[in-house]
Amino acid sequence: MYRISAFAQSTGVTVKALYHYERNGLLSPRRTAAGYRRYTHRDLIRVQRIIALKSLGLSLKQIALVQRDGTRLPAVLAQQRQALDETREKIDRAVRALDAIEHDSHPAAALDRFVGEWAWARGEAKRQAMAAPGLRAPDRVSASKLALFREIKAALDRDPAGAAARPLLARWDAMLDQETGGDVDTKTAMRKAWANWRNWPDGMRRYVASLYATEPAALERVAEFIVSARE
Amino acid sequence: MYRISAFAQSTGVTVKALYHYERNGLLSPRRTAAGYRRYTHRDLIRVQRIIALKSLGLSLKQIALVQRDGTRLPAVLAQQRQALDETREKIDRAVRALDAIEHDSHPAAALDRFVGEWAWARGEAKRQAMAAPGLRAPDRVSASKLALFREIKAALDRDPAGAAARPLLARWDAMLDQETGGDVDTKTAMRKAWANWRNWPDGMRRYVASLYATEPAALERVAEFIVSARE
DNA sequence: TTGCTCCTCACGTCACGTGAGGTGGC
DNA sequence: TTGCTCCTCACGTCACGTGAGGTGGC
Repeated sequence: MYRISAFAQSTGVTVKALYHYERNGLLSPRRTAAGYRRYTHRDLIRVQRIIALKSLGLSLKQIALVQRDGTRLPAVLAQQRQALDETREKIDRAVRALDAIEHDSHPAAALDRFVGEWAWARGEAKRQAMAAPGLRAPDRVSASKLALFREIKAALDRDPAGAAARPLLARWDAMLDQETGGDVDTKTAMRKAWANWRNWPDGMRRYVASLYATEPAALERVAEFIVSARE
Repeated sequence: MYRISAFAQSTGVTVKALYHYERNGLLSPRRTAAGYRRYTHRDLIRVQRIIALKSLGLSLKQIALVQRDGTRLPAVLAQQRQALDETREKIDRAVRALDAIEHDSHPAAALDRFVGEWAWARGEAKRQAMAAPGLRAPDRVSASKLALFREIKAALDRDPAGAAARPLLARWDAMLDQETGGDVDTKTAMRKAWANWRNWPDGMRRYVASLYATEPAALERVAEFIVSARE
């Protein structure tokens, strides 16, 4: 039984953070008759988990979710894995740009060039996005989805039985979730489309394969794995 | 001369963001007699700079600073470069941890190990930070506990099956009782900690081994014996 | 004149930090 | 009894987003 200051000390978090976690339902220490908080060993375990999950970049809301329902953990972690990949890409781009500017003989001019390039790239992206009233299919899936596809493919190449690829399915599902913005109908439709891949016309197989920058045979192996894993 | 909606459209930022930049002194478009904003080409250049600098991770405050005083640019960029390096390290650590958890045959157990390692690492950092005035963890257990540990270890060396060491367990338990001053919660916690020794982070194994003036391998043999004898 | 655009508050988000003003515990 | 700890508001941070309620422009 710790009082709040001692507990804060031993966990290394601030008293204010403890109040905050409690407000958000992550902790519920006992109270003395006078309303003073008393923390136990169980609270300590909880706080250590909170801190560790925070270090992975989870929000308090996500932490509360997995605390209430442990089965959500894999999906949440898979989703976080993706988010981190995207953040890392952004940071890498920024670091490369900063290096280029810093090492240029005319940093100010280099920055101006970067500003111009960036504006151009944003404009291009916008144009692509609305090339033909929003209804055109993209030429390629998103970079993160492409990367995940390749991971699954590589895992299947190593281990055709699928054991190595199986852990990646959660990320695939999380990707679907994110892509559809949580819209259930859209998600169901996409799943059905994949489940039906064996009936796709050849032209569609080639097209979808091109979206994933691969050949139809590889696409089919991955599709077969994903679909049969769900059956 | 653009009005705000057209300007927002052509720069790709929202109207609300334009208001926000203005409140923070980053933009100051002209106004019509009725108070309507009118944006010029100079504003467009400014906004492109703002967006590009934001993509490097600068805050609006930093952007305002370099806008007012261009000589600050190199220092701000250098500082940002450092901040990004640190952020990237954190992300890399998180990604590695997530991968390890995901690819483990027991993800839940892997997460528990990570939580333990993280708590341990934080504790170590704290200890290092205040390595000074008497607050450090002890370097050695009490002489009587050390002696008992050696007795158990010697008995196990003679008879790895544990028959010779078994009678010493009662003394080990009595020692625990005495150490915790009879506090039940603390005793339970200590027992659990030992029961969980297989999940201890490497750093903790080395540390505890040093408390008993032995090497990790010997500590593990004794711990294994104590725990399995209770199961 | 009718919509539509634009205006300015004001409050919400996220994970806390920073006081303020008051009360219990040793 | 005196400090010290703890309590609960309430507001600030950051970069906007989301309305609300009102007015100008075409």
